[in-house]
Amino acid sequence: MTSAPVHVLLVEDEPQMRRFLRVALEGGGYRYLEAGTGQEGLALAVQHRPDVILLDLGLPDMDGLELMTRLRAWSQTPVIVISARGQETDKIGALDVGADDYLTKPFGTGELLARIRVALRHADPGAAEEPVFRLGRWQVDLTKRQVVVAGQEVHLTPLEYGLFTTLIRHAGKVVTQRQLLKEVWGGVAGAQPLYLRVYMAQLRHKLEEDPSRPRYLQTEPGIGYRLRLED
Amino acid sequence: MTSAPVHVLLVEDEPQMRRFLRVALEGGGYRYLEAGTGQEGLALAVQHRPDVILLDLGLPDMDGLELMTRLRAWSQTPVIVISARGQETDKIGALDVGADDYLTKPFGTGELLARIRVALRHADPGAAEEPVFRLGRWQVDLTKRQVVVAGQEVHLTPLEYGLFTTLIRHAGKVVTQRQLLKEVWGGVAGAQPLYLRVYMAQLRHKLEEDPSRPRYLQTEPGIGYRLRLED
DNA sequence: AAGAGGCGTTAAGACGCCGTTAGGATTCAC
DNA sequence: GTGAATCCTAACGGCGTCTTAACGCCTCTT
Repeated sequence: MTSAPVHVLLVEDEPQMRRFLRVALEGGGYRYLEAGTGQEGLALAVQHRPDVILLDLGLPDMDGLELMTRLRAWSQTPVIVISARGQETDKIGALDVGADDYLTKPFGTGELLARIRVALRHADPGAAEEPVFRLGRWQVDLTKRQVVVAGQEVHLTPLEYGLFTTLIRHAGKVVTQRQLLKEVWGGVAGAQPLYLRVYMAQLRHKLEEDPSRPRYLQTEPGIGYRLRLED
Repeated sequence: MTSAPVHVLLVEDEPQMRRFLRVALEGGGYRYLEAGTGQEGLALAVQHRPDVILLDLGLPDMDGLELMTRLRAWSQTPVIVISARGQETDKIGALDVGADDYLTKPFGTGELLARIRVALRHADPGAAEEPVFRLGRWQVDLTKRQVVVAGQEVHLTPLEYGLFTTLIRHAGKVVTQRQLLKEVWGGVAGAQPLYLRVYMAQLRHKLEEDPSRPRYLQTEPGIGYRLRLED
């Protein structure tokens, strides 16, 4: 059983702390990403879908709690807060807006790594499912980022793939247009429902047998789209 | 929406600490159980299936880590360790044998309650079944936005679905016309009682066995409509 | 018994949303 | 600097959905 590398995103502005954690995390066998601002952190979370996020509350451009709220609007990725502020009200506030753990500086790398393991264990039920999604002639390997249709590999652009996997993650359920735009485009300002129509059309052409009569990629008029499961 | 009371099991030998936590937990709205030894703790966990377990590592009859191991052999109940030992190796050991959090004494009640809420949040996705509404031949999955009649999926337009789910939300009770127009049409100016007649007719055609003699979607003349529950 | 008001039914027109296509802008690699 | 891939944007035709009107039935009133 080989598992895909685990990605950790660090959102922290102090260079000293970043260096310290980079060493600790890479030493622990994790792939490492870093952001110095809240904006950058949100962008990287959208692009790379890390498995865990380490978040310093004291950011230059955005309140940590606001970042938590905006992240939780579309993502359930575990967040471990790292803060110099040890006040109880800070902890309660962060935990109640969706943080999964709260670590007060200074802390040891061993404890941090142990708490990351706990966070991954919690997220596991979602990830422990087969990393391969099968439906009809489709076969999607979410770790390899590979899509196979009727035995033939099909190339998807980043946005197409993002749209597709978002529907897969909510398989069977209707996903509203607003939610799709949020999860795929990451809350970018100019995101319009028009984008969805264009990329859904492209997806159907690449994946559906009869693109004009989609079997799985269905429209819910006025609401959004759904990946239909049963036949 | 009323939810079942949440049970918390405390495994702790110091009477003083027990008194302190009893007040904190009952004040927080939790049902409270306590055990003074590891043996008793395991027994109570089996009998009462608490939703969260608070575990002091320093027990008289059993090492805390051993208790963790024996508990995890059959139960995934969230465990928050409470300990006077703040050594990093203690924390790592406890977290790695299955604890979900580690709190070092002394701590505030607010933080404890917040961390209990986090633990409950983690346990939730597994326990949260899909909210499916069943009545006669009907089966409505409110998360999937899917309506099934006699095993056959039926497509509803946004207004039809809105009207139907509004009646479901007030199942059994009469919903006035004014209230329906408000909840479904969202305070649009031109909303008329005529709309209700049209869409109720469409709903009955799509859902009722004999649309001219509705069994569930009943009219309350002069008042509004009601979704009848009993047969 | 006749009238009035409320309700169910149907159909047709208006409207908005969706699918589709294509061209230009942008980014990235070489 | 050039090329390819990808993304954004606009335009248009078609179709589903919503709105609206007309008519018949029923019930209650007087």
